[in-house]
Amino acid sequence: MDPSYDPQQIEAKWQERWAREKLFEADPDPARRKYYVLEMLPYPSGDIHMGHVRNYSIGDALARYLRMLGYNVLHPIGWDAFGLPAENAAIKSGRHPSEFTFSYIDRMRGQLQRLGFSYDWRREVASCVPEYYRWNQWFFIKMFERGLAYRKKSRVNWCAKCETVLANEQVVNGCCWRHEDTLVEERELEQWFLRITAYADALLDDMKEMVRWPERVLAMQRNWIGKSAGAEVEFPVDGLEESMRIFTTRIDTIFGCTAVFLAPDHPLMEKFVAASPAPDALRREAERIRASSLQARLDVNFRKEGAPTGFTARNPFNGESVPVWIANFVLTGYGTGAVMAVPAHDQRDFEFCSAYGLKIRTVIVPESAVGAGPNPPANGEGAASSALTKAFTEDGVLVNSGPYSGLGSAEARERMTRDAETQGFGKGTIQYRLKDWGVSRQRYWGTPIPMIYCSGCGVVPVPESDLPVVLPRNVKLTGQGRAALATVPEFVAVKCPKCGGPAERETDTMDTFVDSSWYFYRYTDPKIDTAPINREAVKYWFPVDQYIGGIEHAILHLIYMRFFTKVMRDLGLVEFSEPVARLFTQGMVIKDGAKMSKSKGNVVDPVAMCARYGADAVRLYMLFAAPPEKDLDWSDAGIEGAARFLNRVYRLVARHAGRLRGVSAWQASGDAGGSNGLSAAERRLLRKAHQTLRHVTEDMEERWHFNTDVALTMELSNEIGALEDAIEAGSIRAEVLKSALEILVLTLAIFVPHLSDELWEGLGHSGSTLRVAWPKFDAGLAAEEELEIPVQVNGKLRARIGVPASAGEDEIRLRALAEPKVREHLAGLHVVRIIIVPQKLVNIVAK
RNA sequence: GCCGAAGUGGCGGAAUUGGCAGACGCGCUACAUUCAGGGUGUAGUGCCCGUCAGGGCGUGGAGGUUCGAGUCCUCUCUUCGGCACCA
Repeated sequence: MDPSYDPQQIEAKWQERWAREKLFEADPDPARRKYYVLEMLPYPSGDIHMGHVRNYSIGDALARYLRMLGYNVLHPIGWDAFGLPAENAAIKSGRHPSEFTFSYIDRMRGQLQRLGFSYDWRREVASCVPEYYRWNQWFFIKMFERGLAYRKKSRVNWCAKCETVLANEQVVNGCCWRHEDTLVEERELEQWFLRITAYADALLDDMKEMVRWPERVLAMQRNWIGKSAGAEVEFPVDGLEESMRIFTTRIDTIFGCTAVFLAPDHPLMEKFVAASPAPDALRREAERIRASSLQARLDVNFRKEGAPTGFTARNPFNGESVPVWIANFVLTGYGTGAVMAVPAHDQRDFEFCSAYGLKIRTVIVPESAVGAGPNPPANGEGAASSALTKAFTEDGVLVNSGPYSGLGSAEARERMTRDAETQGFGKGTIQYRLKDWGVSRQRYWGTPIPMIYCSGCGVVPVPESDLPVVLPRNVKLTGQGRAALATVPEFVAVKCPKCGGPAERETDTMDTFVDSSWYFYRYTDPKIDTAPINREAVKYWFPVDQYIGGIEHAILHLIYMRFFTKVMRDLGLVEFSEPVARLFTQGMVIKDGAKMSKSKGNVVDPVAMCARYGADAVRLYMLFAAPPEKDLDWSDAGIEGAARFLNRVYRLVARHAGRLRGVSAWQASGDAGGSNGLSAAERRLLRKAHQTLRHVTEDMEERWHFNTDVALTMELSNEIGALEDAIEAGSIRAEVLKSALEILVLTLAIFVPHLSDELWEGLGHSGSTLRVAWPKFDAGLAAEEELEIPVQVNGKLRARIGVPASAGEDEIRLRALAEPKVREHLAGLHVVRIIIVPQKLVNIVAK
């Protein structure tokens, strides 16, 4: 072996051999256990960044470990290749987005290969080719046929920088997810929606199956879906042939309702304006409050504002007429856009009613208050209300509530909902925060929505046989005005598939999150052209056993992909409801306290790091610097340390390799434990080796604390180094040394594959470590033979005694009590109790 | 406000079921290597007192359970993430 470590040369050599031997290719084999390791596919932005490297280093360690364990491992990668950055670059430069995209893909593929990730490159998928996106169109049409894709005019989120519509999931703090400084505007547009709300309950219920997903992701999704059970109640408007439905989760408080609040753009407002004695004033008020409510969404210290409509509505439970107000905190899009105001028991209502001098009536008291002290005034108003400083929002016991007084909140909700249903003025309902997924984008670089508008036949889907609707190439991209595709007459003009008459194509494209909602199915047979997926291949490889990616997709991609799988199940394409058995979300790579980004100028280029330290060092550092789920703070000194360690390992093996090439590694002989004939130094060496192996093996199964795995390999390497004298002196035989070195190399193989393969070869083997079975640790060899047991007196450490691991309690007790330090601290006391934890510690309790 | 995660040396972090707090690495200090620098090697490195021996303190804070608590319980503070006048 070369005496010095040259990562560039070694890595190039092994990458070439891995490719030549097709080492990472996997095909279905019913005779073998399969494992599908999936990492989130990158957007081809030009260069991979450290976040990718971290993500893929984790996945690669797992994929390599499982292959060595004998699994048939599917480990693919692809490109989320449609999207705005390429289109924007194209607008600036006048070149076509595909030029950027494909050249970036080539470049980034080379970078991933430079890092030596073990992907099956035959399965590479790019979402921007017609062979892929035609199936987006196919899914869209299938959904349209089932009423899951529909078109409606609605107020949508519009980003002026993106010049397109955003899904609710893409709005962050009122701003665009890509432009954190750009407020999202509202626009009224005809848009295509996917009916994800039809699966709201399934998305919640099926979480029961997702026991190996991180709780925080499930919590975020639960939050996002926002299911709440309540009731709708009809309030007739006095003097008009109209009524309004309110939604409440607290029907038990309805006797405390002293007003009704309407969203400023509630449909009923037009009727009110028409019937109002002062229509113009009312319209102006509504408009003013609507404007303030839009502002308010972005303002933390937003003030509640409203105005009376001049109308009253009747509470069907007690027949009482209460004023109807417009209020700026009531949302049109949630519930019915109207709420009953119960100021005594809802903090928002309390603030509003206090500000405008509306009545406040207590109808719920804490259980503890029942019978204790005077009851609230019969009508609950006056004194009680003026004493209130905030709403009592908890459950309790009903008072001032007619026939329901005395009931507990929970029971009252049930009874009152039932009574409302029987009497026909209300019903129990469930509301979701989740909205249907708006997928229309007024942009060019995406999947054309396969729909045709015919003046005679209406909206007609493109026939399946005409798919794909190919994205035309000759488009002048300006980023201005309406959808770019609308400027291509030969694209727009089409014959109606139904009547043959002149018709027009839809010119919007799909949200790119559609592309990534099912790409991981496509990997199982990326070339199939008769269907989106190959059912047989999917049956073999699915579910994804392990998905790894960033937490930032918790409620975007990770909810869409679940939705798509359920649709695919209902289309008969797959037989399961959840695609991913286990999810792992890795932390971000940050530097100087901030996420790496070009604008902050704190980006560390992985390719430059590979050139300087080698891919193995970069990957090792990514795994060693922090546990994988936590954020990792990049440190230049840290990667130096990783590189130094690899150097030490290289020199360690190289120093002995020549002598060990022809030697076969020491094997435990038949007897249990098999340590017969080993010297003390040999036992010590093998113990450390097998302890390391045990730790890494157990850790890879569940815990994934790669940082501690790497630490153990460092300890093993240090231990071998420390035994150099014993090796020189011959008290460690070559066979035993070889065994320890092999364990070191094979353990490292899942983290630093190039170096490990080189060292493996140096030790006299041919071929990659990936073809070697993961070694089994020997529990007997790993067991300590002599233990150093701490002895405490009254919980304070006073001495340590060295005893054989096999020592019994009696022996340990005698040894502990004989210890001079212990006797010193026991002087003048009498021993009350001695606690002996075998193999662990002794605690002497004395007074 | 609701939900979730997390607080341990100068730094990243270890401590899997309650049992030696600080593994491993970085940084730092000293020494060595005929040593320009870098590299490499050896030793040391939680804090305080002490020349040593040794002693005391110590896992955000306050209580508690226990022979024994970073770990369990109660309260509390702080930080980060998600949702948010969602009725």
